Amino acid sequence: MSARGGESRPSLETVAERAGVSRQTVSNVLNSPEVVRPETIARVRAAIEETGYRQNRAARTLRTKRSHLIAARMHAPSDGIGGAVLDAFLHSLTSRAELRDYRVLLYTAEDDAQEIAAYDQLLGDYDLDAFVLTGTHLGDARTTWLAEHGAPFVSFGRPWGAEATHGWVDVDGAAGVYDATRHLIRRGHRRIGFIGWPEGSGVGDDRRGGYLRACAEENLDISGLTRAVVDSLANGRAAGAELLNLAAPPTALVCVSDSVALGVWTEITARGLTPGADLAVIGFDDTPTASVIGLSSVAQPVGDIAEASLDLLTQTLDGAPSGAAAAKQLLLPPSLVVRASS
Amino acid sequence: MSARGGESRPSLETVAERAGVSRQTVSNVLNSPEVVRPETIARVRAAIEETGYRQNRAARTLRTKRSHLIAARMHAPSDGIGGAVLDAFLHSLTSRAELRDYRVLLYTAEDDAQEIAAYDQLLGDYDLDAFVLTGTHLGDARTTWLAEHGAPFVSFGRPWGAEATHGWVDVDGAAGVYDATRHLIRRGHRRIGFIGWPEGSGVGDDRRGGYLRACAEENLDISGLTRAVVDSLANGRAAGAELLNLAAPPTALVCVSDSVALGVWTEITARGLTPGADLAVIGFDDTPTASVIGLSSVAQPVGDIAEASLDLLTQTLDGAPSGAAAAKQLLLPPSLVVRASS
DNA sequence: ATGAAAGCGCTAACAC
DNA sequence: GTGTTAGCGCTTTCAT
Repeated sequence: MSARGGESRPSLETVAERAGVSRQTVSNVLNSPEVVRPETIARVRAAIEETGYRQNRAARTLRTKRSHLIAARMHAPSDGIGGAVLDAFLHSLTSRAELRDYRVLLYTAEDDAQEIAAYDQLLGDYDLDAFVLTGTHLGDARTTWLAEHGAPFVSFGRPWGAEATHGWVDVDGAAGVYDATRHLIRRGHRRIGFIGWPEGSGVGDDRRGGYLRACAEENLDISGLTRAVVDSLANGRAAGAELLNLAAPPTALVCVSDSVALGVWTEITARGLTPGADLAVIGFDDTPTASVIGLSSVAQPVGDIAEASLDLLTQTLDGAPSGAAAAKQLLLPPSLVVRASS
Repeated sequence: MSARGGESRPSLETVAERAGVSRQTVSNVLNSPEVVRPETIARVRAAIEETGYRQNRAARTLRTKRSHLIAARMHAPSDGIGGAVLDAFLHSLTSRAELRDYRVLLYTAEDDAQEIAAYDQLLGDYDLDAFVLTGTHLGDARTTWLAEHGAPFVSFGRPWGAEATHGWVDVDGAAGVYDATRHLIRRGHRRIGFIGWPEGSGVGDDRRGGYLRACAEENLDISGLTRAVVDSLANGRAAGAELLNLAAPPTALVCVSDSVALGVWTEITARGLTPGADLAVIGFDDTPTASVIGLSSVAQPVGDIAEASLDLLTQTLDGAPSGAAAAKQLLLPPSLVVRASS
């Protein structure tokens, strides 16, 4: 009959009465069981079960100043294929946070300034426990703001160029591309090209570094075999066409992203050639599209990134009170997923 | 110096003192300004500004039993391209909810049973205000559960086959495919094929209906020109190949999804043909990939869907106390995005 | 190891 | 129109 649910929800009081203890003992069983006699614990647990008692989050938050809420940004669907990794990361973060009794609250922002405004509101209104940043870049105003305001946070992505004063988790892009290149070398390729992003982006330069190192180790001649384009399928296709048109074209191509690799793929098939057989191609990010069409790609371990981010966060939240205190950094290895294209 | 922020946060009390009114009057200014004298309002507003006062959500929730939180499911990254629409919807939902002073809380689930368990927890622990369901299907246990528990909710998607007892918003897939087909007819095509999903899925049958209607109106002969496949790029490609191999192949193809359309696209380019010039193709969902490669596609108005969902929700939340009372249904028209492929 | 008292910050109900 | 009283459900002292 009542608007919500039917029976009214039991409170701590109800459970306490039923178990024949004080309200406080019930709270202790929930929050510091080690301080209660095992026998009492059992009795209280039974009473909780029988009454169907649920803790009220709002009351708890009001008292403890901890909301058990983590904020993450929902990115606008990007033009390219790129958003897929962030979506996968967000999914992992959500499901793993649930296991630790944390929840993910979403916010949106179109630029850093808006994002900082969102932090301010979230922190002020909702007592948010922590923030997870994505897409860090050089001179990131967000990290500075959060640090100044003493808000705990981690970033998925290194603070490129800046000193690492906060906790972050990132993927070793160089290692991923290095592995991809070595894989091609092992398959007998000697003329291996690379299509990257224009210099200046931390992520892009990092990945290119892995390619250069692998080639240098084997003394491969890569002159004329590298290109740099702004990330997009069209640009990738154009760069791929250029390389294919060379007098001595490469036999294999490592790409900085799946967008670029898919562009190359498009060009190859448009010429009636077969990726893998006629020209090996490897992308980066292991997007759904890559898996569907059989494009080899370097996969970021999103699950591990999410887990590590939460480790850092809870470590800060439950440990040292000051956010900067427990700053730690973590570089995770990606893994090459070999498919028909290589 | 302090762990969090620096100065301690002002409470209602502080503002009240500063404005020379009671605590309650400040609350009234915030929640029912129409009941306070304009002059007082101004004074209180000024005091709020000066003190930098922020409402505490937890206290408010504790008192009002309203969290201003809406739950939405974060979907696992799908194998195909399909997740893109839901991601875009979630983004719209988040940004538009913010404007109404609501926030989106994420949860994950792998099936309906898990999702119901999540509802139970969310409702019990967090006083969630409402739920937004996606991907409704025949005999959906989730809507039943929510209705039984008196939890307000809307679904993006019709309750296929069942009676509409709850609020929902959906896209008129039939109209979208009808438009796409008419567009092709207007361009002079007479042999228009369709690749859909196997019969039995509400969404798929709905879309096919639009194609059939458009063709019937023009008395087009479509015998042998339709296929039904489980959604995937590979299946789409295979079906496309079959149709292209016909003695009298179609000159245009409408596809039930972008996944299928991209499969057809792959087959066309692999044959050295050009989508649009040699065979017109239209997909459904207007995914990022479609926009990048120039595939015409039927776009779902995710922003409008999000807006309408929130309308229905807030109407229920602020209006009738019983969830079922204000049930309303809304069918929104999609729009055809014409690109090079048609 | 357990209980009693106090109060987190806010708003609903009523009195003025 | 504004102030007073009470209490949402919980956890943190502190006493026992």
